[in-house]
Amino acid sequence: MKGSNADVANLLKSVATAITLSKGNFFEIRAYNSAADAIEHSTSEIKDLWQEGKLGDIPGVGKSIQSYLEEYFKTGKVKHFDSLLGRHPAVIYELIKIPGIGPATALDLSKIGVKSIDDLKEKIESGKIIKDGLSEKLSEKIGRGLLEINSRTGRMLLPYAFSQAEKILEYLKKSKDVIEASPLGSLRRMVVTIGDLDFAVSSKNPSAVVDHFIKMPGVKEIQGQGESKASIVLESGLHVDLLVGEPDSYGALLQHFTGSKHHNVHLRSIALDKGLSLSEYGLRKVVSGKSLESGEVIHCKTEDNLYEILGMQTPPPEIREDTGEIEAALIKGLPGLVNLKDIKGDFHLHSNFPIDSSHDYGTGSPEEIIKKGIELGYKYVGLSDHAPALGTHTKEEILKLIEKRKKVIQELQTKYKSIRVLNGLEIDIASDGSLTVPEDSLKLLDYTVVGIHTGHKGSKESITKRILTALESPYATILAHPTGRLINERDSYDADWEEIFKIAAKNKKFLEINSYPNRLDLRDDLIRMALKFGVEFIINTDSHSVEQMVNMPFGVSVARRGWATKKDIGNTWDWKDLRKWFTITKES
DNA sequence: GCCGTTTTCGGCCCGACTGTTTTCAGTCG
Repeated sequence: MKGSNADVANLLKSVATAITLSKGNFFEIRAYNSAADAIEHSTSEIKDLWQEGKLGDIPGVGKSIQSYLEEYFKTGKVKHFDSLLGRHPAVIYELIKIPGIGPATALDLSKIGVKSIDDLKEKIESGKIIKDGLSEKLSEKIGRGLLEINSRTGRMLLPYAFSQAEKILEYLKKSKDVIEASPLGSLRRMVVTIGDLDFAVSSKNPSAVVDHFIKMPGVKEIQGQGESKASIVLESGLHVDLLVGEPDSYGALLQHFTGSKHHNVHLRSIALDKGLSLSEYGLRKVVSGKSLESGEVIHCKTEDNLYEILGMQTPPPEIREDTGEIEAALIKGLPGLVNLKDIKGDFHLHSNFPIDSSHDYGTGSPEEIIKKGIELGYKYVGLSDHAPALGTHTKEEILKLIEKRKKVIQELQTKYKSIRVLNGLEIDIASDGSLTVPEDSLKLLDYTVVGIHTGHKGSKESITKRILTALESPYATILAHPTGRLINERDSYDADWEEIFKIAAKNKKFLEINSYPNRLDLRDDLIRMALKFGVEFIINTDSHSVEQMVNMPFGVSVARRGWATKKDIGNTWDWKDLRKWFTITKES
């Protein structure tokens, strides 16, 4: 899709390829590839960042690439890029999308007459490509690459990746040669979507572990296999990488494979400044710019060892994106991020209480939700069913429904004294910014979760005004899923976030960090920006079944990626502090 | 092209695996 992260990353990779083939500056090529990589793996849509004027926040995207991307988003093309790309056959930029094919191989293929990916496929299947001069082995390798792009599923949601990783971890640990095993990469950094699954293992016998790994049930293809690493593709299309190292240097291995790439590159330059060369084996002393092959290696058993030798704190994996964490760690100024165990409750929970047939109900009863809250160790839970719509009910009917529901909740509160049960509703923000529940009904509630559920494509001005108006209501408590994005489905709204954050902080309105797997909204980069305005958050699960209440860790990880600390998150507070923000609540 | 409390000029991360041109270039993470 034009303008998507994948599309922009492809464009920049093509430019890097064009410069490579024109024998351009090596570092310029690297800069384009590096920017492409950061964009491909960004947690937010690049188009959103452009609209919000935040392109420069992406590591590796400097002034030049920013202005080219401006041009790309405004006009759909970049003149400078077109002239670079035009120097080589267009098919090259298609071919480099195939794993295993880089600029050099793509150029070779174009020279022997390959016209398109389909053409390549046909020539490989018929064996014609070998007659044209390609080696048999390379032909096979490219054939495997072609199979891979067909089965490639795109990036998966974090919780799904988690469940898959668990199964693989279980299998890995069956080998007696596996001492420790950890899922790493973007999974450990808790990125909202995951491309591949990465695992590190410590072992005294790496090749035995590699052997065990490639024999995992459901392996469709072995893409690479060496002494200490291997890559496989499962029947499901899932791509899994393994890296094995000695127990003595497991810390260095964890660090290396956790990334991100930009964090690692920056870290290695910090190491070099200290006369040390950093790799997955540990740190090595460097003499006059050249590393000593047989020189002394400082093994790092843990990540803490490694970062300590570099004179810094260990940044939590979630913030290793080279967006300032290294600088902060060097001056021992990392924030103490919020933890799952700090969470004392959940305020966005849908029950099966029959209140409005125009929305989907939750599947659990209010009582089951309360019991689950107690099981999770919560001090408070808020029930927030969708409000009855004014169109389908009269004002009087709505009032009756809400009175009836209030009574049910009060009875349950009497029954379950160990947890505070709050009576809330999730309410639509109408197109004029008003809340779609009449005032006499609102007065019966303890709090509200207000959000936009229709008209996502409104203009920046109209969406901003709509949200700002809602934030002025004395009955609004929490702004639900603030950007409205659905990962892989729908982009964020275009809105003036600075203005929204300013007013949310001023009016003491919580912004939600929604833990629902395809929402994870507010996004991490906007959380970090909102914190500068003094905004406070509530992390909710938006559960539509009791089982979904365990999704809280994903919201917490988004908060951590946004550098939020415990005090920034309302539902880590004691009720006596929190209730001051629940302005509708009259009782103590 | 990116980046900066040792630099706005002058540096720029590290290693494994693959295939082949048996000492190295290409590709990848």
